[in-house]
Amino acid sequence: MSHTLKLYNTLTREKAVFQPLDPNNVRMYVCGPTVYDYAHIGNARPVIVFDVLFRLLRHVYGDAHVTYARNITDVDDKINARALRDFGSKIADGSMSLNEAIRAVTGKTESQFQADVKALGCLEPTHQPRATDNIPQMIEIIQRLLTQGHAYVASGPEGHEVLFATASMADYGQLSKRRLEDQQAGARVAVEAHKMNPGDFVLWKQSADTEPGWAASFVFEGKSFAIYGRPGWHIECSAMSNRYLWEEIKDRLSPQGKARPHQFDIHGGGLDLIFPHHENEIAQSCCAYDTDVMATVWMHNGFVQVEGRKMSKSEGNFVTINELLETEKFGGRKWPGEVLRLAMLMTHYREPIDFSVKRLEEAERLLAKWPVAEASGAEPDESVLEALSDDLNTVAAIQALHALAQASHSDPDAKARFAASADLLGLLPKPVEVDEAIAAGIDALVEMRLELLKAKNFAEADRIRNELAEKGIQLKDGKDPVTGQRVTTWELKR
RNA sequence: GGCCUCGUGGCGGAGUGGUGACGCAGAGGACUGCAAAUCCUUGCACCCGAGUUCGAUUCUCGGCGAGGCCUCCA
Repeated sequence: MSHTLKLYNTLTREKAVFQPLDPNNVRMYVCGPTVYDYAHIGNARPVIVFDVLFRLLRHVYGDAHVTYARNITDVDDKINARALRDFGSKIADGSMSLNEAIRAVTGKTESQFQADVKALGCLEPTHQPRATDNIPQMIEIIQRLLTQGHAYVASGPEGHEVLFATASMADYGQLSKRRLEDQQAGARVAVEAHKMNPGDFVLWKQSADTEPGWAASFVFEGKSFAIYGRPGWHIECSAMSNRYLWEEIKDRLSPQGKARPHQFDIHGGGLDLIFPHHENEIAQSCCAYDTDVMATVWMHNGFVQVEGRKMSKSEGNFVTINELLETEKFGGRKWPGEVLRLAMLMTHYREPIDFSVKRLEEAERLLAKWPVAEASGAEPDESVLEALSDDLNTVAAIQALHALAQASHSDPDAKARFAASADLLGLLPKPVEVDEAIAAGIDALVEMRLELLKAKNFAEADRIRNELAEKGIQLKDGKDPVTGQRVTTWELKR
């Protein structure tokens, strides 16, 4: 590989050279959506950012040597609430079971998510595991934690719970740099009597009849506990990252990779997940498997604001990906996926980003200046690779890309490198599909106009140009560099 | 209260201890019958104060401002 990839690591708060545990099996896990409602523009950021990283890793290490897992959280109390809200009457009259209602919510939301993300130009991760398909794996980790004295069974207000014992982990808080004592000083953690420590969190929780649940039995202090219940918020990521990035891949790993069991390279997500979500994942995984680290590098993207304010439902500025793509809610018009993607990458991933109409307009203007080209086997340009290799500096990469786009007006070689580079970023402008017959018709009109111009019949020539413009077809006159003849091309206005 | 970001020109936005990226928009020009596209040129900046330094936008401290986490949240 020609470039040294540097990544900022939240764990060390430093930028460092990325060294995969096994360069033939680079492994990345990113926290995906909870499928209870449309994904919003904030959800889109990590998806796009880590898609760029996925593409870069594939370029550097080879497509077959990168495994990317992004989970689908389909068990969550918000999902239950949504199922009851949308299908409560059907559940009440017996025409639908709770589980069916839940599946209706998660299935629909998940396919919407997949469609949205595809429109944003994101590749499919290698694995997109669902939490509900990994319940046995979660139960297994929880039992490990119980056996090793890192968890306990307690009786809470809603029945039995298995809780993680934060005090049992010497360096709990390493990612967020929080100390348990400080948390207690804040007194904002609800004191719950059944917890040994206020920071202890749920691994497994007993379910009522109106809640989804799975049969599980745990052994704690020599006694057996059968708890029909559901997993806590964090455990799925520990279970699924271990399954897809260690268990199912370990036989293929190099000796160096095998020497670091249960570990993987990169774990990503939004800034707000650092605490408690990622901190608790680390606690679960490291304690269950007796490792120092869960993932080598932890990466977190910054927040998205909308028109300068925090996005929230109460502010009324909550925008979903789908609304941007399909409705006129934001700025009075629809926005193509490429524009949203470029707008997102115009800011470095760790910086806060202010999503605004103005920003989208600028992204669209930029995109309109880029040539339509095929990625035809050329290598991405050094300037773009170099920028991305510096902690995913997409801003510099886009500017390098823009320079290539400008160079491509006169340099076919630059155009090929532009195409390969744009493809690497997932930003290759797609040729607009035009019906052949229509295209031939336009070509004929263009010819006719050129004849009229030769005859200096400008009024008639301009009439053709205006008519085409009204249909969204923009004519562009140029000069053949050799003959000096007028050459006219056309394109659909984007 | 604890922890953590950030503050650059009209806008977006990197970066750097020493004549001030870059893009968009603006202005001027070339080309054109006129436009568009393309090309060339160009103005405008580093929150405030103190300190370190020969020199700070860049380092340190303080202040002000914006935001995040600690509670479901990307």
